[in-house]
Amino acid sequence: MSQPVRVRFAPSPTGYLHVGGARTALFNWLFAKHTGGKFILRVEDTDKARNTAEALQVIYDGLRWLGLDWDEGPQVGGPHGPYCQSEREAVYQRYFDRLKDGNFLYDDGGAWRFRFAREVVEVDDLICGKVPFDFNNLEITPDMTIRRPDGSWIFHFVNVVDDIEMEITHVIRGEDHLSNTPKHLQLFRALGAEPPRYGHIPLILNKDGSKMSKRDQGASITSYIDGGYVPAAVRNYLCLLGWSPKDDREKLDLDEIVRLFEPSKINRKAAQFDIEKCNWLNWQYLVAMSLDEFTDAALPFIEKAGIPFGTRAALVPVLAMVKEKIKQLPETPGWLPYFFADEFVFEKDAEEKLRKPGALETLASLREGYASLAEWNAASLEAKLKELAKARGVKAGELVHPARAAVSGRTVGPSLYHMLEVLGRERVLARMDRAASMFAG
RNA sequence: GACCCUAUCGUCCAGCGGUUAGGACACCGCCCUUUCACGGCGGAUACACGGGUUCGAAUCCCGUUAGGGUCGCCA
Repeated sequence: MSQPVRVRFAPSPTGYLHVGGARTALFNWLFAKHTGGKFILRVEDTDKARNTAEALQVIYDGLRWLGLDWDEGPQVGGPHGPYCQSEREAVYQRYFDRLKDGNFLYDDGGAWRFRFAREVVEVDDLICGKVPFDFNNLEITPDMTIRRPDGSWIFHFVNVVDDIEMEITHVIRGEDHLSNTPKHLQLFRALGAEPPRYGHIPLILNKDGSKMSKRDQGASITSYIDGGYVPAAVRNYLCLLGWSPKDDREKLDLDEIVRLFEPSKINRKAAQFDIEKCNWLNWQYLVAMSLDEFTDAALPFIEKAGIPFGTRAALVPVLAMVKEKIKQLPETPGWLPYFFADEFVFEKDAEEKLRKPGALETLASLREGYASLAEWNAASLEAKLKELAKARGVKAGELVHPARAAVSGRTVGPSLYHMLEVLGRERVLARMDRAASMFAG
């Protein structure tokens, strides 16, 4: 194993990138980075009917979003191209002829089948260990078709040929391929090629243990992109599904993961996918962002919601207040409307706060106190409110609640004093006046 | 059905012959607090079952059960 590591991710363009596939790609990528090897992307698009350019784009977008750049493959080229199987007809024909000349193939109604050696083949797996497969029973393991009557190629054959041609040294793939591996080993031997080392990683299941399919929550990488997840967070979460640094750390820098990653340390049991924990990690990344980074990340959602924030300079101070409340980026615009529009609907709970006996009276006294405040900032606003509360012999909350309701139409929000500071005296007093007349009588 | 993989809190991850079985998410209390969050403190919950091996098993072996995978002219 002195030769440089060459690993590959070989997806079929089906129109979406499954988290399981993404994790497979990630583990391959990590292994390449860890060993200083190469990560190759190969598109297995032999099924012409199903493959479209859009479906392929989803894979490229998903991998790039996760930061999994490929050293060789479509769009970047490389010495072993082309990297789409649909363009490698001549290569397959050459290998096919070799098998045919070696008497490994026979015609079965127009399809070509590969004749298995009838013996025990042992897979020596990086993750699962040595696993023997018995080919002696023809019923259980019938010979394998490698070419259809229409001349198109079957997965097993092109997969092996390309692994040979692309000089792949390690194949890290889903456990669903474990049973295919002895068949592939037979093909390697028939072609006189040294097989790569294999490592089969367990599948990802739903939280309840059922098989994860296309429509299940969190199954598609596109859903994370659209949902405003932090790519590094999703990547981090995926790393933790079946692998760990063997201590209790969970939020890990990519460099650290690259340094520690070992395929042999991957768990052998299937992991169940927990979107809640993924969300928590994502939030950890959100918390760690600078205000500027957070603004960049949240902006698309704010714009999409049509919040008339004006300039970035006006937006940033508001986000500074609200950032700590936000667990998911798409929630962001929900915290903003009343900062940028005087017209807003009062929530039912907020109305109740203002209808409470004495609420308008305390609000009026606060309004008066604020109207004459020398300096308009969070500290002075707080001091004034507390002074008035004390004078009236009530808890601060008695003033805070109606004030918040009057100014924002809500019962929850960021720190009241900071909110009032950002809103400015003029708007605050006007909104208090408006609430006073709205809820009078 | 046959073959293969797997089995620690609800979930993820530690543990690799001797631990009060640890951490995280979620959950439940309490505290903090102007709301909601955050934070702090505390709690409940796990070695699937049955046999071995051993002075001693979550850890090793064998069964059973359960889950998953594969048995295509899909990939």
